[in-house]
Amino acid sequence: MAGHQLTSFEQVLLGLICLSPSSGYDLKRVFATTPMGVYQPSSGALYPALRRLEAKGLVRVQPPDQDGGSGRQRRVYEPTGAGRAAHLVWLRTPVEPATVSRDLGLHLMRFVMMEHVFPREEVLSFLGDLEKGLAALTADLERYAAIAPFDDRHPRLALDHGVAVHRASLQWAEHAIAVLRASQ
Amino acid sequence: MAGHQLTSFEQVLLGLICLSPSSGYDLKRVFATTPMGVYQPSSGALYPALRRLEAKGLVRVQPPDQDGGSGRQRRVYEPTGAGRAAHLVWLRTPVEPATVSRDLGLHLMRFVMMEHVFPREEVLSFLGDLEKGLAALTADLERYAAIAPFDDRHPRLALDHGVAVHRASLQWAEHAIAVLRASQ
DNA sequence: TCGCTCATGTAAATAGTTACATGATTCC
DNA sequence: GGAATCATGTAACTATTTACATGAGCGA
Repeated sequence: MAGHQLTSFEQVLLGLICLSPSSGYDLKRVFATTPMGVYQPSSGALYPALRRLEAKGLVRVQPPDQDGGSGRQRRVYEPTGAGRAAHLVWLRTPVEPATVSRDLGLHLMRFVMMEHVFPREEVLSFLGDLEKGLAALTADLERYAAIAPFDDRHPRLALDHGVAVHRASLQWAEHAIAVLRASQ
Repeated sequence: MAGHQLTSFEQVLLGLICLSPSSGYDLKRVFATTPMGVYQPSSGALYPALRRLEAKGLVRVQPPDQDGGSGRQRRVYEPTGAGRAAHLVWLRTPVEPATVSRDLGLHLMRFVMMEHVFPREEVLSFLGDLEKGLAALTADLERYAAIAPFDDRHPRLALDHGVAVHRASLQWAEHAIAVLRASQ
């Protein structure tokens, strides 16, 4: 019934629906209006993805509001039990050090969705893994910068960019850990 | 003959081939071994993409080394005139402020490939546009952070991450401009 | 000869973009 | 009544991932 595993996009949609029941249009607006909206899903990506989640039994359409409803055809999705379970499994997916750079945006989304779901302990453990991954990545880049020949200037500057950005992420992770630890 | 426009991946491959003639395997190793290798193209993506570039007349296979060659079947691609021209057009593509975050990696690659191709003036102009885009983006995020309600802590922290990372990129752009301006 | 790296490819399944289609509601 | 927004979708095309296939050269 669960079929194959979900794509990242499907996982994010499922997560947003777990945060609060939403229609396709609602989700579109989330991507359009929040700073998450680096990615702007097209209708042709969004609606079929919701149908796939529905076909897999992870979300269902809320019964239409027959109580004097205006009859507007909105399909508001809510998670099923299986959907919430799949979402929790996704939230608990270990942070892969090797792909921490590629998946950073996804990890940030998971972090947001963890609030009020996991105890502080577990969130701190997640952030700790993220921090370790970012520290390893930063160290790798710096090691590469030390040994690489670099006859030219632009490649060196591009590498500097990578180091600077990942160091900023790393410092953020340290900061976030400190903030959460200090919370009552 | 040029058909439709190239994908980013195709543009990057073309750019690497313009930097130095390469076989598919060479390009694979570039992605695998340099810190650019956040993205690891599969054979099923790489070889068809090279064939598409060839079919569009942008690259051609170097004549095999018949001079006592070991007969190893390597297809080493080099750019055609049309290929070099298309690459230059891509390098000169304006920086879109609206998508500067999404395309940052691509812009960095363009920056690397500009060396020894454009005069310093033009590179500085490119970096200036990039800096403007990053400054606008950072300002947008900070403005959003100021007005957003934020009942919860994780979304605020995630936004902090975005601000920190983009500010690091912005500072890098300023630094790169200073370095290039100071060069002989 | 066995296994590894080099080297290029194909086929099936999947999913995304672009562009178009459709119809209801709301505001003027 | 007409335009903009709300709201969902489809069809064609394109590209990617995954997994498999193939074969040459080389070192133990």
